[in-house]
Amino acid sequence: MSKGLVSLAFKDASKVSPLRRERILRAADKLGYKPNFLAQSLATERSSFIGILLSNLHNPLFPEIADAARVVFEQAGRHSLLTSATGPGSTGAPRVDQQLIQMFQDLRPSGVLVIGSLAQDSALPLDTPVVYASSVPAGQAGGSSVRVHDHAGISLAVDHLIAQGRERIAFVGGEGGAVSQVRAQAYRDVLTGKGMDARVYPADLTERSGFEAFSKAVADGGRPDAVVAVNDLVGIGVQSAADQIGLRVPADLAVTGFDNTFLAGLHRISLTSVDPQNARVGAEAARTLLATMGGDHDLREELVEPRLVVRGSSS
Amino acid sequence: MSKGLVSLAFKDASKVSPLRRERILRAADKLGYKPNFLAQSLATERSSFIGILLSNLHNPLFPEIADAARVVFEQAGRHSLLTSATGPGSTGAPRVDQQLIQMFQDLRPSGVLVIGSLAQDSALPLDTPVVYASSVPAGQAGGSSVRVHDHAGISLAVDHLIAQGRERIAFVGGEGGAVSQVRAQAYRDVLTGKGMDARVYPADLTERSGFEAFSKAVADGGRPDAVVAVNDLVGIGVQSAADQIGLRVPADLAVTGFDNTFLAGLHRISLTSVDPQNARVGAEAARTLLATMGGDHDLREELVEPRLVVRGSSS
DNA sequence: CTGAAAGCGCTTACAG
DNA sequence: CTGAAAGCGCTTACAG
Repeated sequence: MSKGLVSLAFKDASKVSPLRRERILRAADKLGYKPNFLAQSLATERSSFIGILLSNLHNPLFPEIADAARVVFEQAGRHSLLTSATGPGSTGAPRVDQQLIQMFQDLRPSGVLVIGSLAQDSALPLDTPVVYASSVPAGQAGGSSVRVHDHAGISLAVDHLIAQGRERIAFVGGEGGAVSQVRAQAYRDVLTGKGMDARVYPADLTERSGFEAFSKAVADGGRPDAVVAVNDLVGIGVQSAADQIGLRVPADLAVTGFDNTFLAGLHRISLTSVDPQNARVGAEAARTLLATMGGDHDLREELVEPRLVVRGSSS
Repeated sequence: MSKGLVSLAFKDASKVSPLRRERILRAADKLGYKPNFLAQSLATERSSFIGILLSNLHNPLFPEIADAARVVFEQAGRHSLLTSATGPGSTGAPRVDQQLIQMFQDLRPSGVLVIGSLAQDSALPLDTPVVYASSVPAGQAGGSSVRVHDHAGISLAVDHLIAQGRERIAFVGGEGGAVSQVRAQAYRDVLTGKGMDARVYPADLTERSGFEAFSKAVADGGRPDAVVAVNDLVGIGVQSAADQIGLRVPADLAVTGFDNTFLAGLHRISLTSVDPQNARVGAEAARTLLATMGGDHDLREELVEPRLVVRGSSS
């Protein structure tokens, strides 16, 4: 049979008689033939897979989102290739591996889902549909985004702490990426709106940073009775620092995290956390990307309503 | 300038005069030209990057190994592309996404580093050098492996527990992969060797499984005074179950984990853990892969000596 | 050094 | 349906 026919049998069933198609596929199976992905991409200018770019591998939040997204892609009959955008040695604020991005681009995915904040300077392929999940798209980058409503999440945490009778509610975070900044600002807005004093102790998104920031805060005379942490890891760091200083959680200090990763649910940690509904963010981002790939070029910004999961660290 | 020359300028500096090479590279930079990765792979039958296949994204152990390996690759001037071998929906025992493996194969990496245990049935490219890190290579697969000396690690844990005066040392684990089985067997050998009773409570590699296995063990009348857990996640699950039952850790129950992930070091967790020296495993595996790619076809099995990191869960 | 040529493994018209 | 042809963006000899 002709080379062309075989190719058609694999791609476009409608152009090949069912009989032939059946025979071709069976023969291919027997011979172990599969169309070469590389050659296919090169010939079509655009390959059929969807690229998933994780901000980094060290935050348990991202795989949760990725898994939800991949399920949607799979249901739509799309394969996805996931990789981490950050190279080795980079902890904390993700530094993008440009070589890897280039390679990823050359693979010509039909769409790219970015999960988590990348560094500002990272050049993403402009000719490919991009959707940002759980991250704020950088200025020039034209892509829709799906993420939790950070302001609403911070509000939930603060309202909860106030309901618990807390009066000196500090924030730990603000560095290490756009999301961190947004949450710090939301905290300031919420507290100012209530006529309360806002107090931000700078930290990035790591446990260590949370530990150090809170230790230093107390050493410098800070006496918060509650901390809203920028994420779970930082919240855990704050908890640990409190333990070490001798502050009882939650009696002396209430702590809330953000992301509701599995860490927050560990019995020993039991960290109250804002649940960004990762599964929903991932699935919604995937659907948005599929729509964009389908020709819908409206730039959307979907903010998923968070929920608060109350645990032992705050009540 | 000729197409051929440009190609040479990028690949093989020695065949192009320094002057021309310099000019070509500068011009390429100005025009934003980069050799297309896809076309390059297709033309050379073998592309220059190294593939890294993570067993899954839900175990913090693997990124630690991967980071160490990537540093070595980078120092050797090799790019690496990392991805997860498991598709969505698969938790616990990893189920390999064969489509993805196929795609990965088509990319024709010059070598593949597998990190963590893949399911037995996963077909890896046989014509590519493969090294297994932190996993036991499947029967037919011809590849070197670098992993922790599990028997030595279990010994360290058991000896430590005995030194603490423990007498009824149980093991939680044994399911969910080859490594788990190996550790369970090592436990049996060590205890039998000392004339002690071995008692294995089956669990896979997740926290939930550890929690359930230990809860059930106690409900069924088990009264261990120490648990050697197959990994940190399971150890944390056992700790949580003990907390919930009302057993004090470490007074009533000592617990050890395995892998020494960052989880074990969290202040609130403080889990004694066998440190497999992930950075060393990753770096050594990377070096072994580079050697294999360089033509050294001896099948090696390197077992890295573990260390025990003692924390609050056992003393 | 140049220029033309063949090939990597496909896809995509196109004449028969 | 077949067969031949061109092209995707490179690499790799090879004659000049």
